[in-house]
Amino acid sequence: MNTVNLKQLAKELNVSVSTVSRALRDSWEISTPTKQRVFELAKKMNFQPNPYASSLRKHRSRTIAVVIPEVANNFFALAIKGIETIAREKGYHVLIYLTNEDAGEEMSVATSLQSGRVDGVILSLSGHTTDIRHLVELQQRNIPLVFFDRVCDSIGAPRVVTNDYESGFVATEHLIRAGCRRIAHLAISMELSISHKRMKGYTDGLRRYDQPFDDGMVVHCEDSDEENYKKIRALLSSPDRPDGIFASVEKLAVQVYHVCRELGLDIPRDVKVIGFSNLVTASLLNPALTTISQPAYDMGKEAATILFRRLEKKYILPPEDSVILPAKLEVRSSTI
Amino acid sequence: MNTVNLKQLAKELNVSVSTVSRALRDSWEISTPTKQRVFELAKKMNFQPNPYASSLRKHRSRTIAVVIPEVANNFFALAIKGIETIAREKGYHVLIYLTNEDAGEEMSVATSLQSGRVDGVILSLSGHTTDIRHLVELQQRNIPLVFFDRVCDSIGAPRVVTNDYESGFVATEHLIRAGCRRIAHLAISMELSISHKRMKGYTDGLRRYDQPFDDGMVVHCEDSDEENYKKIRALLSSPDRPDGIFASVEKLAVQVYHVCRELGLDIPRDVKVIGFSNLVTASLLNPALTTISQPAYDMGKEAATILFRRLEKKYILPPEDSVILPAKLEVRSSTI
DNA sequence: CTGTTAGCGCTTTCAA
DNA sequence: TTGAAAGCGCTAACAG
Repeated sequence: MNTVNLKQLAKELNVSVSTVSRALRDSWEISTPTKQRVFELAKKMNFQPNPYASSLRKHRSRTIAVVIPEVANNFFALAIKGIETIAREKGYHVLIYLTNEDAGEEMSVATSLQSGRVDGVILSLSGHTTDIRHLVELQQRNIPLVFFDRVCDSIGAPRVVTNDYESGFVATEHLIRAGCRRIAHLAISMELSISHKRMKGYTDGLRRYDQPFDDGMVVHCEDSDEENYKKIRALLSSPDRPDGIFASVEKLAVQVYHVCRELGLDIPRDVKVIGFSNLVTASLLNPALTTISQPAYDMGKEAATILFRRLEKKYILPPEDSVILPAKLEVRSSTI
Repeated sequence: MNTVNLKQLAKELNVSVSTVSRALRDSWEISTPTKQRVFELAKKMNFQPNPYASSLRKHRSRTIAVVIPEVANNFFALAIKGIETIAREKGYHVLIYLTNEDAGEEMSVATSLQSGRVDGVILSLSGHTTDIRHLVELQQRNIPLVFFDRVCDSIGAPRVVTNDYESGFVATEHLIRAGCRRIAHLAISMELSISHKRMKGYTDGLRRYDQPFDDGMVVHCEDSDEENYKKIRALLSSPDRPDGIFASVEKLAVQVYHVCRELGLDIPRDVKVIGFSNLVTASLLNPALTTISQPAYDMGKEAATILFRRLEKKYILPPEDSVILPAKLEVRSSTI
């Protein structure tokens, strides 16, 4: 354990502990020569202040928590990268917690975070969160919360999102214009607002172009990749299979790709596909797969920036405000 | 900030602070009825002990640091997931630091970690680390270090690695048996031991099958994706282009795939490819791309397990020991 | 400009 | 079985 502390530096220099403390924080109350001496010795002894003592005293840990459903997913991985970048810039540390799409785990993480371990939290909801009391509690304990992507509209906290409704609309429009007449929508947990919005964009898109809405064309997917695969396979094996597919998240877009391969369906000749995704994954897929790319990295940066502004009390964004970073429609083939 | 503390509980219950503290830790010194009362009130008031006070007092933070070159990379993302899973099980918290393949950033992270902020560190070296004094310092300050994947052999710390040499050999063998006679090797930073080992597997594989070693067939790649792309493109555009490619990391395997697409080369007809990768990414790629899959998730779990054993002083694995989790050769096409 | 002092909230002797 | 008291290392009044 680290054993160099202020007391030792002070003794060595024949000054008081507080003088050393102040000097190291470059306080204006300390004379330049004293500062010099302190800095030198501190460097020589490789002094690293004990962050926990400081946190205890100041009630600030310069640490934030990032709570996400999963990390083996390019979207969230890039978001973390954005968050970490800003955190480093601002001198903050980042704790990471994975909820594995489990509302219970999310709740226990949030509860433990009430301890004051972190100054703020950046969170993307699990697909099964219905009860948000644990998040309200956090806010009540004065721990600022910022949502990104999978946000919660019924709680006063800043949100960083994509233009989900518009993207859903555009995706649907795109398929219709490409000639599709039976467009399927692959949805995830309807507990999530992003699902609702993307779905609304889909139904409104159909209506706008006078396309009939067919219940059978909406597939509600779950957590199990195997189950989802089966559902998508069934959809595409059916005699009246869709000629267009709108996958509302990356994972499902990838599965569509696999199912088509298995069934020998050509994208986009047999079925046109458009899915939420991001550049990294999209670039690995069949380039005929048109995608809606979310700016994951920038969303992470934005969420962190908003949080740190609150923490540094620069100014407080009204909690009702949300920042919308638009997703981009990326067309990779002239046939769709 | 959290304002429920031991003192308040104590006052409310008319017992001393130490009694409450002991009761909450379920000490045998406290009577059952007292414990009962304490537990009840603690739950009712939603008491969360201040972790920093505890850390300060106990010189243990129940926090570890994970230091990796990047996260937007399935290998590292899965490793984090493994680490986080074990950490949660053991009641530890996980701080994440990204070095962005920069030796300087790695050093500054390691230096700041000397503060005692964490009880231990799990690290995968940046591609440019040559000076490891900052890591030695950590060890000297009694902060256990565990390497994974990109390890350092010249420092006494446990290592969790893939069977890099054997995999390199097998990959090369595989290509030769598939009929390749001009096999290229795409290497990353030779500062890394994984690079050496995979390369050695390659050269030994060639030798074993009496294939000539050709300098021009070894491409040393760097950090810049653009530069790497150009190099690979040049390699594959040349009149005496290789008929087989061994990509030593996932990123490069993906690039090969893109270059082939651009140049209209068919995998595996025109050029056979084998690359280090993992299941998630591999499944997105051309299924003709045979891969060497590293068990990223298990490597993360293993690294965490080793670290926690040291922290809990269960027993100390001799620092020279390394755990080898073999990569699997995944053949996805009968033609290679 | 510098020193003294009183904690932050918790754990842990030591004493009862 | 419980309580009193010291102290982890740092910061911030307050006093000089």
